[in-house]
Amino acid sequence: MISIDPRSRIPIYTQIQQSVESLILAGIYQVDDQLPSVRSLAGELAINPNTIQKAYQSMDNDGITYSLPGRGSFIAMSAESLRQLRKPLIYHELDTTLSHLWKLHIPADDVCTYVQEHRKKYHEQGGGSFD
Amino acid sequence: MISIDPRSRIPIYTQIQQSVESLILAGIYQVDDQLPSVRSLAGELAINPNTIQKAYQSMDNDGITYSLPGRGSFIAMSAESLRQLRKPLIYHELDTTLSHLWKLHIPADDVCTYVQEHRKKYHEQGGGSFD
Amino acid sequence: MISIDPRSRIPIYTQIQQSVESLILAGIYQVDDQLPSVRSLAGELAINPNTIQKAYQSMDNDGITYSLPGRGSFIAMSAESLRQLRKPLIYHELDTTLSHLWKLHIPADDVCTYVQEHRKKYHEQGGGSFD
Amino acid sequence: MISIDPRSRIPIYTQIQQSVESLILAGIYQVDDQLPSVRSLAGELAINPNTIQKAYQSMDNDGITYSLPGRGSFIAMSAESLRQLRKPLIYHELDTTLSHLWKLHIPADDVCTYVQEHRKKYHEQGGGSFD
DNA sequence: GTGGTCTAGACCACT
DNA sequence: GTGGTCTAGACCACT
Repeated sequence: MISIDPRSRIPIYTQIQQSVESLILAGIYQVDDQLPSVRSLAGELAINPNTIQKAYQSMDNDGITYSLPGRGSFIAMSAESLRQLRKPLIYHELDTTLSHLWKLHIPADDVCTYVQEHRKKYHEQGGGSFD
Repeated sequence: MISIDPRSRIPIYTQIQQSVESLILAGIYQVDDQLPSVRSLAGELAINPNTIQKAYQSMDNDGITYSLPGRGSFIAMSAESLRQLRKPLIYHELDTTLSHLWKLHIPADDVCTYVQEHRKKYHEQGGGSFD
Repeated sequence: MISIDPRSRIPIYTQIQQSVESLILAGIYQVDDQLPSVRSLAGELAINPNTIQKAYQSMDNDGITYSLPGRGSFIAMSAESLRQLRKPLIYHELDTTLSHLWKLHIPADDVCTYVQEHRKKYHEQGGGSFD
Repeated sequence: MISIDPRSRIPIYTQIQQSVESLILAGIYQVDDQLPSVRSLAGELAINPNTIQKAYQSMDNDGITYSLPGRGSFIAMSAESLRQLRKPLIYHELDTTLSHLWKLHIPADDVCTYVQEHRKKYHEQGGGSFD
């Protein structure tokens, strides 16, 4: 279920983390669920085990997963906890984006309309299927 | 007037470009205005002239500036043209940000409210002073 | 009575050894008392028999238990002997911890006060119930 | 000034982090001071650049350092901030150590005496020379 | 020159 | 089998 796009300029280990986070937010991964082993996922995605290792350790650091040597890697955080963890970061991202919009003199009302339409399309395209 | 933050993770040549674009959008730089010379700006910002050179070449490539060998670099684009050039990019950035928000189950109405308040604060804090 | 925490980063065989040692120090296990069989404990804790085997062998090596092939494993050491065996190790641990405290400029008097209060709480919470 | 002990069982990248933290706490490294480059330190300590990279990234993650690609790695945290960051961890370590001591029936007064003497020796041996 | 990513492959302790 | 550490070496963007 974890997938990557080898063409993307986003580092592979980051893509893996994003993929796992999405699966947690979607309710597919639950607390204490076991992740694929470093080696099996490396084989599946056809990338080097070190890259998987780096991704798993990054998530361990963020408290999203925990790894027990000799036993495996597991989900540590619920969807709700992950939401609370990521909220400040995404609002900071929104701040940056809005500043760029204001600089281009785009009216706040236009942005609001765009936001509402974007939400509709996202919902229709199944992005909201786990709501 | 061109300024950079040496601590930022954004490449310095990108910061220079962003700074020049801001000055155009703010109406401070106008078409055919001359930019500081590579050497003088390098001295002023205490960075390598090669970095300035790279920033100016990047803007030349984007059609934002033009350089006349032996004479200097000049603004090529009006604020309005620059706005039209940057609009698609900023909307793409907005798309990415909104997708992140929907993934965290943040309601579109909350986002709209946040957008309106952000716009108010930005206007009050002088961000809108060049409108 | 032997218990482990499957989420802990401490190796399971080490946890088993620590658990047995605690039971000896608490006076629950006495010299020549029989330990649960490898298979029964493996079943009880839902872990691999090899892990139990490794824990028992480690304790045999330390002289804490002895194993009679075909008959089982038994306690070899009294609480008092175990105390004497472990004292140098725990003082070495204390040395390490104190060095860390001094590096952070924490005053020795603060540490002493903390030690006395920790001892009180430990006693009240039943940690000292086997004294 | 950064040094490691290749014989220690502590991972090299952890030793590097501990070494840098010590230098900050000792007042030798100050905010915005530049660390040796990944390659130069790797050459100096005769270890692989990847190991240095891992150490620096770990410190970046903890907010102790910051790295600017193409420019270098720098100290991000003052001695005082680092002290506040590490205090909870060292007190947790102390809790564990004290629990071990109580289990061995070592009196709190003995521990206090030991603490005071340890502090004296540490001070005399120059560990406290930066106080 | 600088840090960042990735591959290939070895070896370790633990299960 | 599992994750964790480390080496050796390549290539990238940025300075």
